[in-house]
Amino acid sequence: MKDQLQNLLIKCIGDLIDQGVISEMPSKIRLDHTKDRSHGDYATNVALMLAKQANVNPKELAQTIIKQLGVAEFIEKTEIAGPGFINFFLSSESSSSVINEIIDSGKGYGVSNIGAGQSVLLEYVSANPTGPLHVGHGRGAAYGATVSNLLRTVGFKVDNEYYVNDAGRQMDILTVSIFLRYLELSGEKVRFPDNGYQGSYIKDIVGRISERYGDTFQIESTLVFDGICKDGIDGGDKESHIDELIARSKNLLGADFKSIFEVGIESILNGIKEDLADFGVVFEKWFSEQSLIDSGLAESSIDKLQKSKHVYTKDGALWFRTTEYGDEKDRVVVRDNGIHTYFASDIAYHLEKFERGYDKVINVWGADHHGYIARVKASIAAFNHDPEKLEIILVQFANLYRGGKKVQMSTRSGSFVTLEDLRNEVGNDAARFFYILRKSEQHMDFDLDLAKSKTNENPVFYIQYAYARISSVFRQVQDKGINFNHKGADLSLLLEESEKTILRELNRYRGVIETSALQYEPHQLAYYLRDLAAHFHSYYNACPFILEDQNLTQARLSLIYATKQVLENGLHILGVSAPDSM
RNA sequence: GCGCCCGUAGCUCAGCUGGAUAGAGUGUCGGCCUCCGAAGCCGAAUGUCGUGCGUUCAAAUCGCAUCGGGCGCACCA
Repeated sequence: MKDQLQNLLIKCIGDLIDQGVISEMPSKIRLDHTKDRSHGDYATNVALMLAKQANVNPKELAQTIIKQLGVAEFIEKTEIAGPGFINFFLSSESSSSVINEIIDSGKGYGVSNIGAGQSVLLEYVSANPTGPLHVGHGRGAAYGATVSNLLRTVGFKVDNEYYVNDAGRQMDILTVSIFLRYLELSGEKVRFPDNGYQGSYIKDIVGRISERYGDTFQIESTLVFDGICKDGIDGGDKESHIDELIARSKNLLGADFKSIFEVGIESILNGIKEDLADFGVVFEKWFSEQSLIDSGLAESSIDKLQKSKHVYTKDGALWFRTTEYGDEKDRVVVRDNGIHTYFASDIAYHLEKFERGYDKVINVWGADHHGYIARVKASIAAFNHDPEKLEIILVQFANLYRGGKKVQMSTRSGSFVTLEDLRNEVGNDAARFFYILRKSEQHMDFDLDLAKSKTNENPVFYIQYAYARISSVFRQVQDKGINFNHKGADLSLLLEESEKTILRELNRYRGVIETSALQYEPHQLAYYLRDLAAHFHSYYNACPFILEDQNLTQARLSLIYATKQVLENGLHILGVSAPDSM
């Protein structure tokens, strides 16, 4: 409907240009759903925009435009309002026709082909596999999964990808942490390093190792600790301490070091996968950082940079001239000790991503990574790819509050609330919904006490309740033996204010899906559903649906059936269930 | 010091590709179940849209400045 009106408007302005009333097409014609129903269904500001170049006052121009527009069967009337807006009132027939469209399309209502099958690589979460996901990761997971659903709904082909940082020093630290706990649990005296991973999940991993390998790795702990420099708390340097422990452990364990590591990473990764799957977040691809090194891609991409003279040596390290592409300083790719930096892997990873030939590459990152954008884009540009094609969405942190106090989270110290805990406390639906309710740039305060103790206040229940209520009405319909069929319904009987309001909302749905998807803003959909539910609840209290008057009954049932369908489709995109009863 | 994000009702936040009287939830106060689910509805009160200047017919929305909060500025990942 909006498209028709928009086309009509564009044609009209074209005509006026031909007539010399105005000189050029405005860059953007705005035709919006009105906020206030007294302003009609749609409003445009073209007259205001063009008044200057036409050199007449806006209201006069609006008059001219309306005259030129002529009559269309779907418009009941037009009005000039305020400083020169043109308001369009749709005929009741055209606005209620959405009911049949919705019911006939069912679960497919809202699906479109705006994306035209373009392929999208969407990377998100990508939390380091050093422990279970915590509530901070949950936000990225819920956000990414919902954006993915939205993009698919509007016709993009989306691959969800998780980048697994399974290489580098942190993996060594993880392995040593497991090893030391293993020794400890087999009775050895261990002074656990400050910098080790202290979470209880490490002990679970030790359990698996014992199952698989028994006590084959057991050695006297003095062999591990003798001669190692002091830890941080003991007045030494915690970084050197753990590095020496890593070197010693590798030495003592030989190939067994890798065995321990493999059990650890597998266990953690499986945990993460299950956790996400339970949360309704499914990744098609798990991309391993180690695979970049094993395949030689990390090495070869640096070679390429060397050939194209984008790198140079300084202070024994290899530097990438990212400043050539607008970064504030050059970045080290290979350290003076010959070890690749994390950035080196990322260069290879993004090169690899681009070479897979996606139309769009999107990264969802935590806000703490924003300083990283320039260098990654630089690396893309250095390989002669278009850095603009990489879209980076920064998701701000979720701060946790408990008892009115901010909860400090650290994987290392083990002092965090896991995503699993949260899901168990508040349920998947509430968690999914709550996470995307704030736009990604907004810092989020996640009040655990509120989420746990007052779950009924969560807006997700309000929406689900609307859905359940409608389901309940249709159970009644069935019990009473009423034969509901929207096809025969006389929708012109829907004359109540609350009915017109719901019709307006239903007409908005497709537009909401479109903007939510294209702007990567799931919260817009969440707010829409909240509004739709509110209008339904209001209607529910104002009007009975099952009445003596069969025609009115059919019309009203059609309206709420369509509402139910839109609620269902919208909730589905958000990854939230739509229960028939609660 | 530099960069990014945020500053809107008591609290948590929408609105921000400029548009018509600034909106929700929650909290406070007062009503509504012999009637399709009261996890609901109806009504009331509440605002220097951080501040200042500018652009514009029109600014919460755009620009500049400034104040406040968060985060980032590694040969860590």
